[in-house]
Amino acid sequence: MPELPEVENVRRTMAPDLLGRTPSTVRVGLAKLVRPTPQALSAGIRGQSISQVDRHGKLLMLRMSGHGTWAIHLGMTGQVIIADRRPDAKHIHVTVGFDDGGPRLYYRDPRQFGFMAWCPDQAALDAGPLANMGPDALGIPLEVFLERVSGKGGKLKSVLLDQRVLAGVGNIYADESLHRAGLHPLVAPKDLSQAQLTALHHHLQETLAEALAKGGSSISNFVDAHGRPGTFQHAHRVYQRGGQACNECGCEIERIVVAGRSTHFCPHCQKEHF
DNA sequence: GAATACCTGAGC
DNA sequence: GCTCAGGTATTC
Repeated sequence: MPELPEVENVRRTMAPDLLGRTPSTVRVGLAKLVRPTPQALSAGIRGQSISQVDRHGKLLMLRMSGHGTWAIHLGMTGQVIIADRRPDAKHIHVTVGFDDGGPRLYYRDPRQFGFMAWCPDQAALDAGPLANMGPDALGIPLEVFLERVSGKGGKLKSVLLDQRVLAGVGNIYADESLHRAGLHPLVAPKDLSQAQLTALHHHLQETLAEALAKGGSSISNFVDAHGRPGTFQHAHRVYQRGGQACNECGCEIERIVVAGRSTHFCPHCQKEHF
């Protein structure tokens, strides 16, 4: 799943079901997904309650009442499901039960690119899952955005995908916000005016907010913590629409590869500097 | 930067 | 059977 709007939807749907509850059992079926070890996570979270459920970029952070943070990254296909019964599905790698006997947390991840981490303190979080992560993309102030993006060489799309620059944007929302802003994915930020970068900031915020409101994009297997898919995929203007007509101008949407990721854009609407 | 690697599944 | 897929880390 997982770009910022999807992860934020998981956060919002899981938080009410988890706050104040105390993990009592941790079962790990695939040890490599748990850092540093399943034993460390189990010992870390059992016996203290979840006091806060936060998100930074695509990373979920469950703060424990005593100390420490239980971090969850969904990778490409990770799902957190809160349910009374084990979902009837393959690839459930972690199950956490609670001392009240209520709904359990199930972590499912077919491609195994996600992970869980036990971070005993903020330093472990900063040096581990949060290492090198820039400010969260949602609500990033314009000045901060401009400061971090303007003047950079390289390709604009690669910069948007770089979690060190800002955290949370992935392939879908990079393509969608570039189209809305009328900017070509291959242009270098240093060749853009302040007005163009300001427009990009605006459209990125708007795209993230709309996606969030529609429950995220369910392209392959994304569902929230209650198993519900999002609907923003129906509002995609370019993502995975290569060969189809642009809704704005009717031109054929192109698909190219940038930073190893498939990239979709309208050659007419997004031709700044090209 | 680009290529590759980590995995499984869907779609053609 | 092949290609592609929301992510990230590591290589040259």
